[in-house]
Amino acid sequence: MDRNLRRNYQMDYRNTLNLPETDFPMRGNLPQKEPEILKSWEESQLYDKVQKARAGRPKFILHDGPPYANGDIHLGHAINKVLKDIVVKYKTMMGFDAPYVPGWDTHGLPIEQQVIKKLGVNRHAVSVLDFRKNCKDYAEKYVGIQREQFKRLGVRGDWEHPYLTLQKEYEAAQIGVFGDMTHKGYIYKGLKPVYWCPSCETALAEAEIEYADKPANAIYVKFAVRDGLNILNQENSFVVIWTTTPWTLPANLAICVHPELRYAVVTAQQEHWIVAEGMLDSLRSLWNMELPVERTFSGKELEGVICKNPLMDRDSVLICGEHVTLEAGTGCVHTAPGHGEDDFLVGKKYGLPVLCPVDHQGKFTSEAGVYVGQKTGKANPAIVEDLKNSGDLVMEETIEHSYPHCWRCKSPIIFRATEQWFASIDGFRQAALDEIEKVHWIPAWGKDRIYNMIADRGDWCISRQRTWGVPIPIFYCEDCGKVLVNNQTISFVQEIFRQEGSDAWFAHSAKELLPEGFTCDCGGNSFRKETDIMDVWFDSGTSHAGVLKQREHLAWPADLYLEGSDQHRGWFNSSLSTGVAAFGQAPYRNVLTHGFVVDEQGRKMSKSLGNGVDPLKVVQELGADILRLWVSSVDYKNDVAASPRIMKQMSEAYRKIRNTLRFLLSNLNDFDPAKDKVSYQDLQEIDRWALLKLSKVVERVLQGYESYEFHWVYHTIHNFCTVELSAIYLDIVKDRLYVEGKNSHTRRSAQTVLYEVLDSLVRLLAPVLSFITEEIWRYIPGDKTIENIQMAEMPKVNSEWMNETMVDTWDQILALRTDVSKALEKARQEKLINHPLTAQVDLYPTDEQYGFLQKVPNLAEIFIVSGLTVHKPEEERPEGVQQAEVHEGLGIWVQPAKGEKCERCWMFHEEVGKDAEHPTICPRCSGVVKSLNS
RNA sequence: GGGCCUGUAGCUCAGUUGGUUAGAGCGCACGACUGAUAAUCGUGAGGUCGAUGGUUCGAAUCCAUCUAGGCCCA
Repeated sequence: MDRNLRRNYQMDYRNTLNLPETDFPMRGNLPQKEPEILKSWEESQLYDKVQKARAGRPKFILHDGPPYANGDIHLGHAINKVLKDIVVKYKTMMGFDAPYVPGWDTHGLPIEQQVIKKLGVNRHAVSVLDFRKNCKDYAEKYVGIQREQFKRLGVRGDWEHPYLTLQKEYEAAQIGVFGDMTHKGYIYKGLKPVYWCPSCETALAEAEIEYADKPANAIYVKFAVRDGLNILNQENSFVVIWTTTPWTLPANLAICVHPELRYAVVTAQQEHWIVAEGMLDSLRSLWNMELPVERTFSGKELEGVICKNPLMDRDSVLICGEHVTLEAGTGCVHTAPGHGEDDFLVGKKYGLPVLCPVDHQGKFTSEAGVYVGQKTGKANPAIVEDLKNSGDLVMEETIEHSYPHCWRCKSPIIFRATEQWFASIDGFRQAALDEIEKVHWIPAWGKDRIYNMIADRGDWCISRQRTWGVPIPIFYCEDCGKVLVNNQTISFVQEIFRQEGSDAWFAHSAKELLPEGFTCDCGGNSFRKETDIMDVWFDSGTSHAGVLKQREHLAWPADLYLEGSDQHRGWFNSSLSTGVAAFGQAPYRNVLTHGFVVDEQGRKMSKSLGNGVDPLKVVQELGADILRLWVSSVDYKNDVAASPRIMKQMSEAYRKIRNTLRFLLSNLNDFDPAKDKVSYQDLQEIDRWALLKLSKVVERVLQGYESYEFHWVYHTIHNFCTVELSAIYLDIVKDRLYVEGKNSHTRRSAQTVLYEVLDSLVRLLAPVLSFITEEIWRYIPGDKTIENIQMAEMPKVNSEWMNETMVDTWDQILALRTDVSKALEKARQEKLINHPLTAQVDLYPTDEQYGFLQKVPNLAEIFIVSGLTVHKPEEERPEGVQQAEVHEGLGIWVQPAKGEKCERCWMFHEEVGKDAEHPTICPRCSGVVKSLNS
């Protein structure tokens, strides 16, 4: 035949096929497309629409843990918000009313520091209220920035009405919780050592400390044993301590030893000195003494021995502490609970008072006896001199060590116990522990983690000597000094805060903040306000009261808190404490935690390693759906790895999913489910198999969502797209879709499956791939009453499709397909064939295999070959038959297909050329073509 | 140093109560197609299951120690 003529025929026949067609683009172009979709959501007020659609349904409350309003979001924020979004969208699609109110933590030191940096030297020129206004502006600016960044990730929420810890109604609720706790007697005033700058006369936060090398006189001091408890019963026994801050000795109340270390009594200067055995070698050379060992004890045995403070007429008791080390000194640690963190904690355990004979200017008080009025720094030489004179000084040395300094005035700071407000954990510890048992922790070990924490934790210091926060709503009587706080004062302050916010505390006098005519029991009517503010953990820890209890459409307790695992000590802990203390119950039913983002080597992300992944960049370059797919793909209960390579992998998986969905769409452009759907009974066997596989996917994916195992969702769907759909079903069914008549039953059958698959997959994917599914939803044929997929419902497992009896048969058929495909590959390498349709396959089965093969029709269709013949077991196998790999004993013979290639369906057929009207196509195609013309 | 957790192919994950040659997908290599085409299909090569020791007839799976890493404390 003439070449041109052939081409004409070919072109003509191409037009008689039902080739796939769709406007849905193959490439996502997400960085451009996603903002358009976001805009449409915003304009149509999707959040409100969804909430309206679910009004009256059972609620599912995921309560947002507030990120700190400072800086751009990082990948940790992204993973957290996307996980929350997946949960909320899934629950919505399961029919729940699942509101999501995002929040921000807006008080605290980091913001103060940023503002101070900005104000520079003018910091002291502004009033407290001006300063707070600056802080507020700063926080709100970052709330705005982060809000846009979170929205860009596709997170659906009430972004117009977030909760901020600086909001008036929030602060008022917080005051209420504080009032409840006060009322129950959980709030008390105590002493606690803090960093203190004597020259600035202020407390400093950890972040305000700078370390610098500073020379110090380190001294070894003997403490005479007064009561040896029958252990140290010799006269002239001494415990020797070491300290670099002699001025803290007047405040010494104890000597701490490690319970498990060995301590030695050694002979020195006709006396008996006690030091750690492990320090003896270095002390011998340092002191230039022999120090022969008389006896040894464990630290534990020494517990309770009483010594005398060499400077004061006061006891110093031997206690045990795990913090004692042998890095320096004698292993016997001078302990002054008023001047050190460790000292304070260990002292607390032994019930020691928090003695602090130093005032706010760094001068000794009368409690320091003869040293009264001296500045701590200046007192050092005097103290050393006194010890020398009394013979209690073993040795003096000058060392260089790293010492904390004030960031502002650069002078060395001191540790000084000051009055602080505490929440007594003991008051409700058991109740909190009981509540922990009732909460469902995911993963389960979260329970052990928070349980141990609560069981071991000390009281909660809620005082901060700062400006940017919620004031502690307490008054003092100017006359008798009494602390004033009760239901009456709390409600009054609460109401003022509700109107004016916590600025009111600084804007008004004490008198204005108290009810008209308020008087103290002593008759006094002049009052002073507390100046401390609350720890920011108290702010965010009361969000359940400030948000869940305040907003009508929410509920208390929350169904779910979902944060990084660091929040066991943070927000989960503070929320539990305030919840139990104020309301007697945990504010959450379920707590889900995720791990941290690390690089491919499992190392944490850091600037110095340069291994950080910026979510904003990922979104800009690849799209939010890629980031979301990544979040869904990993097992977030562990730490999760992120890298450019991993993101690229997600892009490729995304493409596969997108193309599969696009292919489904493109073959449904003439399909109207209302008219064209074929009933299950009338489907072909392979169609039913596809629906069985789909049901299994639906089942597995729903299980994944339900148990918060989102990586099941990703892996199940991705595998389904690549294997069952792309490589098997879609490949096989193309012939029917393209070649058969548009309205033919067999084509409509395949389309029915395609439609069901598409419909289910789009719904299943919607919580994860929010953008693409929204886009596709608009392309799916059929009348849709639901405008956005996010308001649609999840598919249900169709029991009719769950035809388990097919499983074994089809596993075998597919294994056979693999065998045939391997044989085809070999023939292809031998240049016998190329495309499978150019092949004819002959099978030479065993008896058993023959029985099975006879039952399967359409094997040629399933293998996508032009001809397939199953021979009887007894038939002789021709030369060139290959042995199947999986099916032992099966012979597979691949030959070039007989006949000629049909120009329309590309299958080889011996009848091609016999029809005079259509000499280049096969009988099947000519039948279809003829029916088109008629 | 303490509490909690993790380590299976280059990557992301499966591996049911310990039981035959440890699986999947991606990526990679090679090939096919050009009617899913900046797509699609096929074949193939990749793992001392973090290390060591133990329990057991048998261990990726149980126990101990070590090691690498993560979160929170100290």
